[in-house]
Amino acid sequence: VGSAADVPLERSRFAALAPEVAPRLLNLVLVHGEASGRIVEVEAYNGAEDAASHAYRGMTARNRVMFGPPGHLYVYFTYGMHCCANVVCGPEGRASAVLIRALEPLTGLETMRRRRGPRVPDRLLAAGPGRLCQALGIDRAHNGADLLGGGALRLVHDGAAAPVEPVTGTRIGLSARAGEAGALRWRFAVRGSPWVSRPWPGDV
DNA sequence: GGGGGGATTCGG
DNA sequence: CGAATCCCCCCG
Repeated sequence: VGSAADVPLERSRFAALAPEVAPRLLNLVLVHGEASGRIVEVEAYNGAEDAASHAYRGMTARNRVMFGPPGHLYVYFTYGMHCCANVVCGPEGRASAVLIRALEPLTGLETMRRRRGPRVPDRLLAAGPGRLCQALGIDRAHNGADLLGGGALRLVHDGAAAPVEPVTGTRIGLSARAGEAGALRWRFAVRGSPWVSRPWPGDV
């Protein structure tokens, strides 16, 4: 094993469903080439059980990666300009996934600044699901990539444990169509992290 | 083939 | 607060 932030992860770590896996992804490190960041905020999307999930109404051309084996990346394009990245989890066929919502930049900050723009403050380099994809250079070409295969795009462990008591909240950006799923507290973050996508309501 | 809507972001 | 700007997906 090389550098500290280069320890591979077991695929079984992602075998459970998203609401259980999501908080355990906090403090892991997402790497793409020279750029990397620590995961500080995530949301769980639970497939057929979850009206807010892209997979709620079954498999489509867009969401098929979510139905595949865990440990792969589901990338989707939205609002005509942004990509968002999810870690597929759960058993094959269950379409459970965890949206990565914010990273604390760790390495390759110059690269991130070049991609994000010269006037973007560091705090906003990767604070948001679209921003972090832009900062790390993740796009639709990475849909389906295996994060545990030792490639340039990978998820690794650097010794930092997941927080024992993450802060929780309701998921961001859901429309009224999500119904009661909007009340689920399936947003998780590292308590007190200044790198989250938006301030925490009440810091609960 | 048409149209409504989007797990967002930035600027005015 | 609204525009940007595609693409996806369901329906006819």
